[in-house]
Amino acid sequence: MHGELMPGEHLTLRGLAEEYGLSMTPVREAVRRLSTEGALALTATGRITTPELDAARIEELAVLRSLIEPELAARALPRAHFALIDRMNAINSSIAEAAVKGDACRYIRHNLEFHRALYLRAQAPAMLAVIETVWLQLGPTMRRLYEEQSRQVPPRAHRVMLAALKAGDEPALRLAVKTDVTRGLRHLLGQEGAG
Amino acid sequence: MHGELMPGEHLTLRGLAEEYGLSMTPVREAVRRLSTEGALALTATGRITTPELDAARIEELAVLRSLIEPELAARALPRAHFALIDRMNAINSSIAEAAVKGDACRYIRHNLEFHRALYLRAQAPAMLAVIETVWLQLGPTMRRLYEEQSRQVPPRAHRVMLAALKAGDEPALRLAVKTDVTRGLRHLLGQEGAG
DNA sequence: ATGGCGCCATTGTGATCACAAGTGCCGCCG
DNA sequence: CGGCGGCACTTGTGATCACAATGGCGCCAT
Repeated sequence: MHGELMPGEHLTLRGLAEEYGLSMTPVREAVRRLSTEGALALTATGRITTPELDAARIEELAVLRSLIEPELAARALPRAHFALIDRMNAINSSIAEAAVKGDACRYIRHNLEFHRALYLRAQAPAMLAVIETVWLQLGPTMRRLYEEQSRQVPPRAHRVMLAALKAGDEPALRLAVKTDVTRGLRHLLGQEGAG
Repeated sequence: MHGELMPGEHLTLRGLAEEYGLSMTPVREAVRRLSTEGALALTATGRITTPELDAARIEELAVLRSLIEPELAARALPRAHFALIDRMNAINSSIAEAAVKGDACRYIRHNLEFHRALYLRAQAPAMLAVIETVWLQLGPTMRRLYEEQSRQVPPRAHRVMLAALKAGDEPALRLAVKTDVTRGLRHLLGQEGAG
């Protein structure tokens, strides 16, 4: 899952097959699928590795998030009732828990769950599918981002998102989502000024 | 390729294997891959069909295009030199040719080639990959859209795009791309007012 | 000692096979 | 004559096998 593999590792079909107690065939299909989604990469010779993303690629993916996620949030807004906000609050607490424990994997997972909980309400499966593949590609990077920042609290943009949701304020929500999604990228991307 | 299959058709692994002179294994992988990209759909029991898109899904995909493609165009703009514009003009002629011949398949293909030629200049492979999967999913719909409109000329938005490119006018380019991408959707989506 | 060459193990690809689940059809019974 | 049950065929899944290419390792020559 998200954040469990470090970039640059290299895997083998037979190894994965044994690890999961399967034959090569299903493993191959899974690997090919993941590689089309960008979660894995196949070298020209067919070796399987976790892709090493360069800064340009990361910036692109972040821009994709900043383009699509505010739209998803805006579409979810009219359908967001109290139960959803409660649930997002709960997830936010889980994020805080993972943060103080320094559990990168859970932190990342809960973070995405926070966003997904909202976007599920958008009734936009195609957009959700696209953004999930973007998340998948960002997985290793998010882990590194987390480790370099070693946060102790949930992102403050999350609280802003929740406030905008309660207020039914679409522009504020769009902005908060975009802020959250872009958070930390200046740090990770260095000086190159990410669009 | 794009626009060759009508929605609702159903395919078999063995049929495709024979058709392409391959074994089932590579065909299976290709089908699985295409299904994760949304170009094909697997029923719960595993049957392979070309997905029947409802209006909501089409609207989502169109919005994805309208979010991402202007960004790609804007990124390509500073790098668009005369050779590119010439090439796009040539492709536009091919579109016109296919239009008068009523060749839906070539029309669609050249249309996408027109966009791709521009976006390739954006140096944004991740975004390009995402938009290509969106195109793939829209394939069958684009064909139906073409057949219902039976155009005789290339979209006028294409000319506006070329003009904006020559002028180096980013806002105009973004708008032209968005217009082109949204073209015809009101017609296809009926009265529901596509965002 | 080190760099280049060649061999061997590793690894992905494609093919074929056995199996299980599903579908559609045909016949039987009401 | 129509509805229902069972059977055969179709079809996807998973496993195993043969092969080709690649990468790594050791050996030899300089």
